[in-house]
This record gives sequence, structure tokens and C-alpha cells, in this order.
Amino acid sequence: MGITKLADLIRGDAPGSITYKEIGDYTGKIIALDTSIIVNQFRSAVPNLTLSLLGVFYRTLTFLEHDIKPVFVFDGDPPEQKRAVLEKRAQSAGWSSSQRSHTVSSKTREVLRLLQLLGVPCVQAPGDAEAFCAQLVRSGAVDAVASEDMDTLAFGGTVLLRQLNAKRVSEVTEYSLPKLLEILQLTQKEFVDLCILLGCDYCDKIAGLGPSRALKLIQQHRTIEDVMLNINRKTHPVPVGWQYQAARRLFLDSPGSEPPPLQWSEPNEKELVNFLCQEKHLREEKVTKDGDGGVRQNLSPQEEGERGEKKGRRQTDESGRILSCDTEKTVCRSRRIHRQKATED
DNA sequence: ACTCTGTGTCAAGACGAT
DNA sequence: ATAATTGACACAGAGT
DNA sequence: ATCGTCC
Repeated sequence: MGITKLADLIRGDAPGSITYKEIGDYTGKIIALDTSIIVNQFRSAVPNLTLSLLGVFYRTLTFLEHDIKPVFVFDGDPPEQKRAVLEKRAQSAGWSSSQRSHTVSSKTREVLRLLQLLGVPCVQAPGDAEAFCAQLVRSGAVDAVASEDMDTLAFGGTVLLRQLNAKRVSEVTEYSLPKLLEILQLTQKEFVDLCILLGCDYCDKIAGLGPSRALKLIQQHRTIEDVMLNINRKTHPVPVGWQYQAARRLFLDSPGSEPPPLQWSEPNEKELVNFLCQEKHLREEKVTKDGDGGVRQNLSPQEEGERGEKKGRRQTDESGRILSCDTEKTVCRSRRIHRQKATED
């Protein structure tokens, strides 16, 4: 998946394009996320499907706590090349494609519902979500793309964030595409050719060519066509009917859809509580909002009915926060600590 | 000798309490 | 009762 | 820091 060996190559040959940050450094930033990547992460980490939904909930809360504005991008119709790959995967997993699409769509519907209740914008990509994320950051509609998938760089995403999660101590890795191109002395077009040689989702690669040689070859000959003329065709045979040109177009051509208007709204407390605890039977019943002045404490955690929301409606037009009761405690604590520090300084 | 590639295994998320 | 992807790391084998 | 729990 993705450009598998690109991360290693960058770490080895262009470490200068990497900076290490923490989540707090992105306060106030707009960040696009590939929803399918996130959901897959949670689904593989926890056995239960509902728990993965909870993971999305918590992670989004963490973003909002840091005043990060997330934009969730959903996959549209996958391009032909990837469709073939997906079908092959589904078959090898022993799933009929109708079964797969059904479970997938019901799952994404739930995620979509949750995110809409949280008041974060969800946009539908015309094609691959990664490609649209890249376009969003390239056009300046968002400040960065958070993804584990290095495809974003091949699609021209200028700022890529990895390991942007809710861990207590998390080291975020930021990749800068302009710096990367400068260090490697490549144009974007040449970089795309390099990624194709490394191996991508959209076409085959030349067997026997790994990161090191691919980089040297591209730096020397600049295009796949010229590389092909300068390698040993016997030891490194080119795949028959190689679709590298289609892959190249896929990376270089913009999806073409205009960035939609992004709007963050107040979370819908009532429906959120409904959805999470009544429909999903989660214990995160108590959901409350935290304006910047009135911090409410002492929400008794065990109320008999599931209507734990107090009616202290405090409208904060921009940065409303929604927190589970338990989470609120910790945030209140950290806030008090923060304020004490601020007043002591 | 050294470098690179392909193959295998393994662990994974976020929370609160201890 | 439960399922089943993806990257990171260690190793062995082939190429230069 | 490590561990049990989340449904």
C-alpha cells in the first residue's frame, strides 16, 4: 500500500525534508485526513467495530482540544487501476465484492454520522481521497494532510503529517515536499517517476530495482523512458503492458473538483449522546461542552437516565469543544495547570 | 565485501487506574 | 463467539 | 511506565 519504501528513502537520502513536531504545534491549523486510512487503523487495532468508532471519536476530540480544525475526506469512485487492485485484495480475502461494499458502506455511514454530529466538515473526493487531500493542501485550502500513506507526496501534497494521533506523548513527523524536491534535485514530475519505480498502487514496478538504484537512475536520466533505455533489459525486465503512463497521469493530473466550502459548527450534543450511548450502547454517555469561561465539574457520572447533558448552553461561536465527562476532567486539570503556569509567569 | 531486494514475523488505539 | 490489514524490523539470497 | 477495559 502506498509507496512502501519512500519513507525509508527519505529518511536515508533527504532527512532535511523531515521535521519532528508535536501535536500542539498545529493549533489553529486546518488539516485534511483520509478517512479510510483512519478507520482502517482503528479497525485493525481493536477487535470490535464499535470500538473503532470510539477511536475516531476520541481522536477527533483530541484535535478539537488543540484547536486543530480537521477535514475528513471520503473516498469517491476509485480509478480503474486501483479498482483492479481492490478486487484482487477482496478476492484473496475470500469476500464477495457485494458483501464487501455493503459492510464498507455501512461502516462509513456510521463514521460519517459521527463526524457530522461532531460538527467537523466531511467532503467527498471525486476519486481517491489521498489525491484530493493533496490538492487541498497544494491549493492552500488546508494547511497539511495527515496520513500514514506516502502517496500524498506523489500526488503533490506539500505538507504531510505522520503519526498525528491522540497519544499522550506523540512525535509528529512532518514531511515537506518542496524541501524534498530541492534536496533530491528533482522536479515533481521526476519525483512521480521515482515513486512509480519504487512501487505504487496503480501499476507494476520493474523487478529488481529498489530504492537506491531507482533514485540514482532517475537523478541520472530524469524519466522512466530514459531509465528504461539505460538498464540491462535482461536482468531487469520491464513488465509486459506496463501501465506506468496511466499511473503517472493519475499522480500528476488534479482531480479537478473545486475545494468545497469548509465549515465547522457546534457539535450536536443531543444527537451525539443519542447516537453513542443509545444506539451504540457506549458508556461515554455524558457529553458536554466547554466554553472558555465556565468550566463545569461534578457531573455525576452515574445518572440513571441517559440524559446527562446539562442545559448550560454556552455559545462559543468558533471554538466550541465537546468532551466526554471523563475527558473533561483531564482537560480541566490540564487547563488549570496551564492557567496557573500562565499566572505564575 | 557490500549493497540491495524479496520474504517472513509481529504488533497495532485510547482511556483511566495502579 | 469472533476477524484479518499494514508498516516496521530481522534475515537470507542475489547482483554488482 | 505498565496494564486492564472499552462493547
